[in-house]
Amino acid sequence: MGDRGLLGFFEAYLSKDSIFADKKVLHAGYVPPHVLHRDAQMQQLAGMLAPALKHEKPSNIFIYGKTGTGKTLTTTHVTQQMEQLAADRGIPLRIIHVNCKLKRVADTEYRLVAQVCKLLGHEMPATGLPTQEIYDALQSLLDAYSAVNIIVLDEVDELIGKTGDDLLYNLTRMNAHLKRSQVCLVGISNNSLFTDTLDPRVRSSLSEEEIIFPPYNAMELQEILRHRAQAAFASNALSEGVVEKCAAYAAQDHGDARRAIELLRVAGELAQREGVPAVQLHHVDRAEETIDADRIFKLFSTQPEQWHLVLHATIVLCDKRQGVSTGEIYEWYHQACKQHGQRPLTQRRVSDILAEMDQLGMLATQVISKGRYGRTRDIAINIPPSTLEQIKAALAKEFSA
DNA sequence: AGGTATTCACATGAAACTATTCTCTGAGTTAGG
DNA sequence: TAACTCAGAGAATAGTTTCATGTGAATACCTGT
Repeated sequence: MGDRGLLGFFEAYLSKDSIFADKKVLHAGYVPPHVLHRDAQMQQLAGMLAPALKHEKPSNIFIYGKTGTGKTLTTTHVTQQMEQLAADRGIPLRIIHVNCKLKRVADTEYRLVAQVCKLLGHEMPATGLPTQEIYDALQSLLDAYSAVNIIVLDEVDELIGKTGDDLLYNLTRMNAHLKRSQVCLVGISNNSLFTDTLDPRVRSSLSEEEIIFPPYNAMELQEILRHRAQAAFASNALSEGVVEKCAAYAAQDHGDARRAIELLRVAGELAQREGVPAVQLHHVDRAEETIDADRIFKLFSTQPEQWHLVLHATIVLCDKRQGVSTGEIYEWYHQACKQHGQRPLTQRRVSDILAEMDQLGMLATQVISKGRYGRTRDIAINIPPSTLEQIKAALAKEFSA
């Protein structure tokens, strides 16, 4: 496309009516003015947190439910309302919401505490200080101001699984050292069994109160989607049955509303790119494929070279036959490393990489015992064909020579 | 034939190690008054 | 003498290695009939 053609393309693009009226409504993190089908949980949470408005420390709360069941949304909604009220009435209340999964922001004990300090208005160095020092800093920041502080730890299971429960132990004990202010913890987790892994002292103090978020059913999902769609799309931009189909896909996936909304957004983007005036049912099917393929390829492309080599070995061997073992893959990989002048990783590490790939859904593995012939993983590729071709091409380019 | 022990090929867990990135601190150096 | 520079110590972290232990069914071996 020459400059003239490009200009023409952009002009045509601008003159065309957009399918979307307000696309941000479909983005993760958007908080709608009304939260649907979570009245009971909202009431519960509001009731538990309300003492904070009277300068009393609420009980620590533990919230759990599967992904896309509205935990974060509901919590954000409730705490935003409280913040608003507190601001209007001059009540000293601070809400700190941290996502413990954010890479390089709050995914270790040190970083999380540093992030809380930052949200309280004091930037801490990313590394270089002893952990105790940032706890001290946090304590003085909290105590600088006589208030109730509600610290929401979103996806807390991710962090604790990685770094242990020292963080929760220290945070729950912090109140004993604070003179003027108080801290209330709200832990949010996808994993209901998470608290079982905690130290009993931490468990009893973190889950003084519990709220469970059940999955949405198909009808609830439909209503949620319809509300979002109404705000997000231009009128008549959705064909009959699109919302229902998105809801049905997500209902299969344990009632994940986030997924349903993403599906709707991607279907909309596909339709828009095609230049058709409305989203059709087949766009939803394609959106479903695109989301998976994009996710896998993005995962692949952010991994290091050694990881690629292991995947390369797995793909090559699985092409010959299904059900290869860790040992076979390691052997192939070892040879390939020699050929490319790389220092090979140990089998222990490669075994972990294969387990990782399994977790990410790229491989289907099963630990089997072959009796006298040992115990190993039975490994098969679990990548959709079109994505697999894409990955093969990328690998061929990377390791050609 | 039936029961028990052995064996294999890794899986899995924990601890230790290495390299990198960052802050803090104190000694040495420099420039201006 | 204050301001600046720089090296070294100490800390967090990611990625890995090393070492130790666990696993489970096919196979080998043993025992009694």
